[in-house]
Amino acid sequence: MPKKRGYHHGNLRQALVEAALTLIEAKGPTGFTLSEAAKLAGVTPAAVYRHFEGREDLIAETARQGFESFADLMRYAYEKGQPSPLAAFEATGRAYLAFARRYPGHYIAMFESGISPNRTPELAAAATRARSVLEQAASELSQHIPAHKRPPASMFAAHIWAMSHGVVELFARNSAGTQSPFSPEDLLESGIGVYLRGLGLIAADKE
Amino acid sequence: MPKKRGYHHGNLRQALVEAALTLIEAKGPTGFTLSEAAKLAGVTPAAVYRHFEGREDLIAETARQGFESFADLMRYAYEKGQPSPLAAFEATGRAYLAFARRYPGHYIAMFESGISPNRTPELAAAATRARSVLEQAASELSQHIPAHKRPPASMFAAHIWAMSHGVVELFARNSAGTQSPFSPEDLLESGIGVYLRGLGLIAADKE
DNA sequence: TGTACATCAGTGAACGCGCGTTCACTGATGTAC
DNA sequence: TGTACATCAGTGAACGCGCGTTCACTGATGTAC
Repeated sequence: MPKKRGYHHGNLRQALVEAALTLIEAKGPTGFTLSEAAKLAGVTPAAVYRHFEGREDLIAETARQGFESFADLMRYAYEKGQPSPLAAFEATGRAYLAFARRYPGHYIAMFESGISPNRTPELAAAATRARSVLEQAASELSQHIPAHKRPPASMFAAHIWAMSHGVVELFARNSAGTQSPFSPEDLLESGIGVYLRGLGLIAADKE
Repeated sequence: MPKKRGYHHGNLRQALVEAALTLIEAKGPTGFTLSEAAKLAGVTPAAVYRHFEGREDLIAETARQGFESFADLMRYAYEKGQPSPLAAFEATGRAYLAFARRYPGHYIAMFESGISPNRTPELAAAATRARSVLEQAASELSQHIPAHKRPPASMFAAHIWAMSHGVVELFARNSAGTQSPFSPEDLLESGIGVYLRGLGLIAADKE
């Protein structure tokens, strides 16, 4: 049941976040303006200041919510892949790309809007939580690597994060113009596959 | 010997590109304005229109020059690594990161400014040339992979490009706030190492 | 149930600003004779 | 070498615009009595 809409909006704060997402998706982080977000939410620009300190603060909140969903999604995938550390890890990687695809506005706010994850404690905490899911998955999986050739789990996680992010930025945005004969999903899946083989976590003669 | 500076600038076109680079490095792609670039070059904003169609066109030219240097640098590294395909490939990967580090303004204009590589034919050609260096290095190296487990060279190149780009974006910009105990160079070098091992191009029991 | 009142989420007008872009112009440069 | 002239890279004033932000205000909501 929708809130009554009159002089008072009802849930303007969240409506502004959603307007921001719509605009960021449509026009990129540069194209987003506070005034336009207010208009899209059916409200005067000045009303925004009842809920946010300003433009940057609104973007930061959008990014924060993004990191929360991101962490949730990856954790869910991770748990679904249990008890196999390998399956859990691979599911987490796929969740990365799935998130970027399904919530492009959030992804842009998080990684391309230019706001630092350290801008507010809440934002930093959400970002850390998301990263820790991937690191945990990497850490558990790395227990299966012979100790003498095992890289630090955080390095392992950083490699996967980097490849995932690179695939998203270069191949999952048609705007980038960098098209490829392969889908981002295939690229990431195969890239991670080769990488895990390099760590001895998948049999080299598989297939 | 410097050109005389008077009513006529001498080489305003290039001076504007360099001003753009300075501003982009300092303030990000968003912070760049045509007016400020003109001021930095010691000229009225209107003068810019003698050399460029407008703001976007100036950024596009900056990106184009970036792709040219990028291609040159990677090709030089590639040739220096010859005749070993492995050495050539690894040198090319290192050149990627070296470029991003040494020419951050160019890198940002190329990948983060939001202008499409297909904006002008010249820009597209420069971008393609840069990519083809990496693809050539990947292609030659992939000849050494047993045919039945050899991925397409362009996929191989895409993986490396993605990881390199991801490392740059996530770990080589202190602004991103995503710090890591490892240097970007170490991250990329080790990540590519694991990946090549996964392809059977480096002995698995090395070290 | 009805009234008085505090709260506070919204309005709407105004601001100063810097932006990208245009235009008629001016003055330096280079060339023809 | 000197003069007339075409070229064209710059000026500087002006424009309309939308931005983020501020402020005193207003009117809807919820609570106390």
